Amino acid sequence: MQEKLEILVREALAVLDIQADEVLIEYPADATHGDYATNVALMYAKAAVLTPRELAANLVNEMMRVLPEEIEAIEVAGPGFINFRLSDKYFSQALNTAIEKKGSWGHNETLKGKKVIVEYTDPNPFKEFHIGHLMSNAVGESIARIIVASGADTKRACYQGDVGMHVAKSVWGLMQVEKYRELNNLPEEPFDDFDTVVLGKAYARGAQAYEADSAAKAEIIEINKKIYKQTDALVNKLYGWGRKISLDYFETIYKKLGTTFDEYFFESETAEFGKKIVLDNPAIFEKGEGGAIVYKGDESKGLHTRVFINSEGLPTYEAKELGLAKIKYDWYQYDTSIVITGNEVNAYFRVLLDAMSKVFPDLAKKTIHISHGMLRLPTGKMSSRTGDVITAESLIADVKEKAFEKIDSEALREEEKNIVAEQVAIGAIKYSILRQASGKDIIFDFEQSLSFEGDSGPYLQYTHARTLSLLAKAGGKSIDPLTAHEGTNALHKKILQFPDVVLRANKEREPHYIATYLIELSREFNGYYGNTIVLDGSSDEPYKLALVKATSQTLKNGLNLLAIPTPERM
RNA sequence: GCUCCUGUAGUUCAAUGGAUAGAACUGCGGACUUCUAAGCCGUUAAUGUAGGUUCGAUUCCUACCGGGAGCACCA
Repeated sequence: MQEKLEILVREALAVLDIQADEVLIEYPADATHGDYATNVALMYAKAAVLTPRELAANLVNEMMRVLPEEIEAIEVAGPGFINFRLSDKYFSQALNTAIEKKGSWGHNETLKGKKVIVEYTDPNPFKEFHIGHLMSNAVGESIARIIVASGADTKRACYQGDVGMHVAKSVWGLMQVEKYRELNNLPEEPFDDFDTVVLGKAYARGAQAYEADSAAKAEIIEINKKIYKQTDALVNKLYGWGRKISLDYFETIYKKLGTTFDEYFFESETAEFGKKIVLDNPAIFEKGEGGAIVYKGDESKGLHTRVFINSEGLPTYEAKELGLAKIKYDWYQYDTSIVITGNEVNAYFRVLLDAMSKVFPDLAKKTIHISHGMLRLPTGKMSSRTGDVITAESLIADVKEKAFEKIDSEALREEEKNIVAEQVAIGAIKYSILRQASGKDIIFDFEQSLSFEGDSGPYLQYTHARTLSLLAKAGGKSIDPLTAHEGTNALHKKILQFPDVVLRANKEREPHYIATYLIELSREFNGYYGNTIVLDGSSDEPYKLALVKATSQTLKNGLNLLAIPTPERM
């Protein structure tokens, strides 16, 4: 509807011979100001040499000539806003459409025919999957789903650092662990909990030794080279074991989070290739101190100099990332490549994109970097089995336990409870991440951020479950938005805003618009629910059920876009 | 020191340059013994400071103050 109104307004402006680049159609904050409003008369009054109200009146006159039947009234208000009021008939039919579209309600085709690759999560094998990765995953998965809902062919990618100093530290650590002997006779089993703990400890041990013990440091540097060259049998064996344990473990987390990657990229593949790209472009990359090869960023543009190949001759993350861009493109000829990372890497990514614009100008243009904020912990007492890092797994487990206690023991069977508790936990965690604009840090307070009430994921899940319960109770009763009813209420109108919200979330690549909208919708629904008896056998019962049905579908589709599970009962 | 991000109720977050800055948590006060109380209704409370641009600024610009991140071989 927004688009249709925009066209109408643009045509009226054109008739009056007014140049207008931007035409904004918005929802007025106040319902008495109509269903849609535009401020064009205020924006272009000066150009038209009229007062805003005069211009608005002229525009209204123009639009009245060609008024679509959905629009019931147009009026000039306040300083010169033009308010549109839509007919009840339009609202009824739109609600009907919403229900008919089912799972595709709210989707659009703005990216139809486009190929988009989204890279996110990016945990490092041999290290913890911590809450930072959880954040990247939540944001990335939601953005990917919004892009899919906008019609693009989408690939999900995960890029993992399976080589580098952190890996060398882990391998060194493994050599010290008692497990070492058994590793000469490695089991075929993928992994068990014990193995992941061993791996976590190995890294911590290696990292500490690297700082404190110069002999160990030298050994670790040697191991790092051996990992790249794959020349040492023991290193290869420990490396292979640890890598597999990690990757299998990550899969169990992706499953909980609702992510299925289409492809995995590894630093072990991008390293040599990236290095070659740098060496092949001596005009772009120059020699720096100590034999390193660097890219000199233009400081007047706020860019700094970064090392691409270090003095040991090994490629750094920057060079690898350059290789990755090309490898990704060879795998999937994308129109857009989105990379999601934490915001601490923003400055470096700007330099990287600048370098890429010289090496692969076409790829650089297609690459978009989106950063999310950091998850900050209050000096809290969250349980973590592994030390000061909070793992995703332990956080989910803690929240799940809390959710478990809230479940009504009689409503669900035992095995169902376990599933629902986990869904609620995932919902609470994801919502706390997606409710705010990405890029900003989140103060992660276990008690407050992970509330199950009010502005929370479980509130949305609860409302959805409630609609299903009501619909189940209605049995086979008629559901019909076109049944005669009194006016068009706020809930009805709120439901119909959903497609516009998805459009905006896609345009700005901001899932939080959807989160905010779903809360508004739920509040509207729960308010309605509190004041209305739906199943009263009255003549407008089919209409009321249609409102419930449409709310239910909108919540489900919206939660899907956030990758938050929708339990049927809770 | 330089660069970037950021500052909104007591707290955690919203708000496309627009009309009366919106929620939630907390506090206080209610309703309901009919569809899920993780719910509903009411109530107190906010744009860091000083300028500027604009018909109009939480939003854009400048300065200052506070918070965070980054600044050569980690990612």
